Amino acid sequence: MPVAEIRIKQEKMTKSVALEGGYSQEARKEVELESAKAEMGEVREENKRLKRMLEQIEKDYKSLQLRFLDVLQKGTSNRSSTDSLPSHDQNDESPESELVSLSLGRRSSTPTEPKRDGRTSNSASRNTKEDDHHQLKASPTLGLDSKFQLSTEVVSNPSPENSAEEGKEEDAGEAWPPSKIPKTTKNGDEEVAQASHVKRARVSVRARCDAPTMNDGCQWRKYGQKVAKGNPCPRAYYRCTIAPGCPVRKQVQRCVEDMSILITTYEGTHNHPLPVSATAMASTTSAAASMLLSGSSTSQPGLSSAVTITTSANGLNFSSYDSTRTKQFYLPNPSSSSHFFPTVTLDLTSSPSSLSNYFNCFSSNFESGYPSTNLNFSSLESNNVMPIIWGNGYNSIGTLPSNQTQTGSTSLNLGKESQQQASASQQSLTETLTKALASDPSFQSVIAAAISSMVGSNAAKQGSPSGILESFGQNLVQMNAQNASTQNGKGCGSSYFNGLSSSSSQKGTSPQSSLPFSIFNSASTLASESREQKS
DNA sequence: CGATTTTGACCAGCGC
DNA sequence: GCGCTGGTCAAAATCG
Repeated sequence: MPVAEIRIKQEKMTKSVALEGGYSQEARKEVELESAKAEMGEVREENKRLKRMLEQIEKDYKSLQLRFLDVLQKGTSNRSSTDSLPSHDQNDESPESELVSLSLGRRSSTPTEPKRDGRTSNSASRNTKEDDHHQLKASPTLGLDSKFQLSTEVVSNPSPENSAEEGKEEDAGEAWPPSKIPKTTKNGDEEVAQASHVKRARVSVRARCDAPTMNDGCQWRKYGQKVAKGNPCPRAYYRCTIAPGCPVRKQVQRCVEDMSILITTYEGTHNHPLPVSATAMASTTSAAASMLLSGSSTSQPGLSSAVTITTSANGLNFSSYDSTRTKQFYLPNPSSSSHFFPTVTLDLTSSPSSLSNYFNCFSSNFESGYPSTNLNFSSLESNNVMPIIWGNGYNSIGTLPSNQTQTGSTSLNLGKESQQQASASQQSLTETLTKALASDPSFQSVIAAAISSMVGSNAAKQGSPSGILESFGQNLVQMNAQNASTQNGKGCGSSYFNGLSSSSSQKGTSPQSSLPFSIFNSASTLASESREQKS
């Protein structure tokens, strides 16, 4: 074969290869185009589905709201009968739950602290004096107190000791350790003793934090440290020093499974005005506790009713899940003495982007016989947008009828049928949201805005909150983490809450006023953002 | 010098 | 009754 022929053949071959390559590129583009069109179609369908879902949720919500109002009206007339319904919960707490579940950590009715009364040391005299002076005259005005006072006003309170002896309660609040509860019985007040065994909410906040403690705006003084069993990290004990007689205490401990996570457990009620920066945490914890307590009263033992609030870049997500999906986590108070205290966990640790960790960050203390409500404020750490914190949106929690058996979700305390519907729809919503979040984070803001605006608008229409979602909606606020500055240069997690202070200081005139945070602002913002994203 | 932290001792509850 | 554990006290040390 001549060389020229060979070269010609080679040129032809290269040309054909080039042509084939060109064809393949075009074909690839077409395929991509088609796939993109298909994806767009899917997305459109997804959007339609989401719209339909939102409409459905809205309808459900309205119907549930109506139903709740109906139940509420019935409940007010038949409160005694509804309270005595043995439909749920532990037997030993049903009568008193009304009393105690309305206060976060406040000693419901233990008038004194026998230990300190019994002690003749200077500490005893010091404490009693301080308590008498400060706590009797102090009128809880902020944070935890404000809300629970409202709650206690709403709910019938058969025990005069709880309502009338507020000062004593404050005094008793000094003695939050359960180990001292039985001492109360020595005083002969069995009712008090019973009430002291009733569930008393603790609010545990989990947050990634390198500093030794979270800065929540309050002033704390460390009064002890102990190495708890099961966790090599020592547990530190702090008490509030803003007011000398403030009974609020907190325990700080690192998570045994992740040392970067700081578990702060709050218990007690401030009996003094709080700094604005501290009202955020107080409101958050109280709201969480309210949700826990309201939810626990409608939960069956052994079933974890959990509400997850997840925030990320722009979004707020509600979801619920049952205990089968939760994973046991180390709790800061695993001792037997804490069996009487439901704990609500606010989880600020996990990232929604990593769903593998998503459900691992919840705790359940059902071994103690109490449900654990978990609030996930997880946010991407790189995000500047703050998690959402709600204020005192739980004023009406105590008014919720407690005669429902609820197994799946604490988010709506309504009738059985409605609950089932709500649970089903919410479960599907949860799954959809989860999928959407996992697949496309941009959905977060869209869904969150839609839900938030929906909840907020409904809450605006109705004067009275009718459920957790609405309660959330009333007081959710979005904050910017960058506005938050850590106080004292130490402590972390404060950014979560200090940011709120800026918001509150802008709007709030009085620290006592119910925190002026509203979802409406955030929701509208989110909605507008979502609209922009959609466009 | 006052406030705060550290740290060992103490107390009470619980289980065996 | 004893040991274990969680929670608190209070004197000493440290800090600002």
